[in-house]
Amino acid sequence: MPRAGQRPRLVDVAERADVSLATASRALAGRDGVSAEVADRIRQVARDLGYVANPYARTLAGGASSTVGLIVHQVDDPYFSEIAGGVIQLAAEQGLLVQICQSGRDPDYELQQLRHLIAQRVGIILISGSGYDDPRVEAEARAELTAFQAHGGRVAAIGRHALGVDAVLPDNEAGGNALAHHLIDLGHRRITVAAGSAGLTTVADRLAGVSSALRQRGLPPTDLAVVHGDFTRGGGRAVTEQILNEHPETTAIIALNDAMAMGVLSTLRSRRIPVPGRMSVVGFDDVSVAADLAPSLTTIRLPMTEMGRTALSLALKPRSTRPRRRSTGHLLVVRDSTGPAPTA
Amino acid sequence: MPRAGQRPRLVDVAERADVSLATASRALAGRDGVSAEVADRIRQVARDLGYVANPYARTLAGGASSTVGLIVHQVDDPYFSEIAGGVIQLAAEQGLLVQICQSGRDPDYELQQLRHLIAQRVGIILISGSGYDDPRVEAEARAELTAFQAHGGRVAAIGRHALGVDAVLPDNEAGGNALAHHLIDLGHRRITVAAGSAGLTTVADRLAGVSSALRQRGLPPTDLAVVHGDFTRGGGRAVTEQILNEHPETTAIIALNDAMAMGVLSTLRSRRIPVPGRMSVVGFDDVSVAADLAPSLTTIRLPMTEMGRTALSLALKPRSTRPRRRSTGHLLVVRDSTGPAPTA
DNA sequence: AGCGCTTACGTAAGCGCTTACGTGACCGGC
DNA sequence: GCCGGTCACGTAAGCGCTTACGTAAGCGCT
Repeated sequence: MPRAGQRPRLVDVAERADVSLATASRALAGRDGVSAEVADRIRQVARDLGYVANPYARTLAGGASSTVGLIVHQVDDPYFSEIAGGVIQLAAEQGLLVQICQSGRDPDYELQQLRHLIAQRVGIILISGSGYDDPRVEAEARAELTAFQAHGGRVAAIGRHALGVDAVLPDNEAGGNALAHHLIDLGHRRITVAAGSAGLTTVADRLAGVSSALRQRGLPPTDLAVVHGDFTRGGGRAVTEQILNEHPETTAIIALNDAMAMGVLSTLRSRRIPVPGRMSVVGFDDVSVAADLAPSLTTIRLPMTEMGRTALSLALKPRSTRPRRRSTGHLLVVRDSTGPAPTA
Repeated sequence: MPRAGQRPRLVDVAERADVSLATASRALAGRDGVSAEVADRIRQVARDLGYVANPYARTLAGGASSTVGLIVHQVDDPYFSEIAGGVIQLAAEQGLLVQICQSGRDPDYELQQLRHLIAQRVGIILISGSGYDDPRVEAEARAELTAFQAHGGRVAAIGRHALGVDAVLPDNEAGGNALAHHLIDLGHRRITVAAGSAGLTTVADRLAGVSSALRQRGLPPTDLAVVHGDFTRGGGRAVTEQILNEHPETTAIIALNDAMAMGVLSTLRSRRIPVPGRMSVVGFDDVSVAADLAPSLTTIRLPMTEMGRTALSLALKPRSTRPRRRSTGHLLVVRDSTGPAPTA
């Protein structure tokens, strides 16, 4: 008999269906060893009572935790929030709940968050955060994750490899390559890359793609300059100042993500430097505002929502042996921020 | 003795500190009834062992759940992601974890998410989602929340009242009022409001502020037109088409949130209508990209991160009797999207 | 000295679930 | 007709905590 004003428990269902606790549990879990007839009755009663299993009890008793932990740099960065959107979508479809953490781009803090999630016994962890510049931190994270997996935890990374876990990765190199080719086609010869922090595999890969494009076109490496900042709008602004000072011959800036590109555009606008008349700008990611900027941003489109979904589905499927990788498509989207190189 | 390869349990701590389970639990919970000396020893052992309480066991045994559920429309909408950022920040400081859900602007689905969170026994629920156009859905949500609170659940709403729970609210009416005054000052007389769906208290309040500004200035209500859409960029685009067709005399558009304003700007740009030369545009919220749009957007700044933090802190503090309200500041930020009304 | 009160701790009963194991009914095969 | 093997279900032992209650020691008081 359900206690007044309390949520029904499994015993309540069992009693009303006139079976034992064990049978009720089995029936609702869809395990076999219960006749179809009895199972139906139990499910019916559960529905009537509005029974929902207590996840804390369930997890304690050995069932798998039904929550997935997601670590991102910053939720209000569109790149991460679109990925998070995908994760949350699929999680909702699967009846999972998503615990979200921000690392604020601090590798140490990210490691701490990771430990916290593991300590909290979430079942699945998705990481879409920083590289760990510090090899010590990187190694610790790796060790933590290995142990976690050894105890049945599921992990996947988004947009980064090098952690020894399943990962979904855009083809960063091809994307960088496509951007560079686009600019070279437009006649640009002095290209400067506004890169994120050097520790990110993402940065290294996108950069490699850019460099190889120059090589493929037989251009001297001196045509390319690289300035490091961080992957934020503020970073983009700072880097732009630096570029204008140190590489005044630049006619095109490749920002390695859209956030930086926005910072670049904003600084160029306040300096009254025409885009793309005097300077072309490209980004990477195609966050949804990219099309609404002025000028609208030429960039590489990444299926971010899809990436989030894929990462979760990867973590959901039991992993066989070595880490798997899933790559995603990408697409050069040409908009108004790029144009022919100014004729000298 | 901790089992090999397993996380330490409370018994492990208790044994090593040579006390009983109960004492260890009390000491770590900071409850009294433990001598300072013993408590210190226990805390020391816990630290040495890297002990972290199992949250499932703790919650099951009657401790409060340490997770807060957050319902938003869409995580990749900057308004919501900035609020979420604030919630997550404070939650992290308090050692709480945040479960995030998207309702996708569907009241029925939002109600379902709400039920799901309650069934999952989260301790705290923060709602930053839709109004419930349908009175039935609204009533059900209200009932659900009342019952939840009766069992010790904590709830707060962000940006909406009418649910019978604590709420943090910007002064929407004053904000709408300020926007309208700004435009009237610039000489605009034919103003059209691009409103969100009529069911939102936010929409009603902001709209009321606009109307009252006209009244305060002695302008006829016919100077104001209102077109309803939804609070998205796409909604802003659609509404703009409608405005250009049905209210061609309009010289200024008040979008009731920034997302719509972005849609408005984008449509005006593709129609080659100069902003602010031929049409002034204002938004509401001041999401972080608002400053980077072209033209940069005149809007009302809301402390979204702060709103998220405040909502959580409100839910954290035990509620006395009737629902509390916390209002937040707001600020008219004048940028480049507004200018003098074109002279006829 | 005897009383009651407080303090500091231990004992043990759950919280609501999962699951290893036990048991009786029923089956076919010899 | 007896035996081993399924099948369908029940019994009960936890999972790792919190907490009501019990208890022994120590205190001040009359």
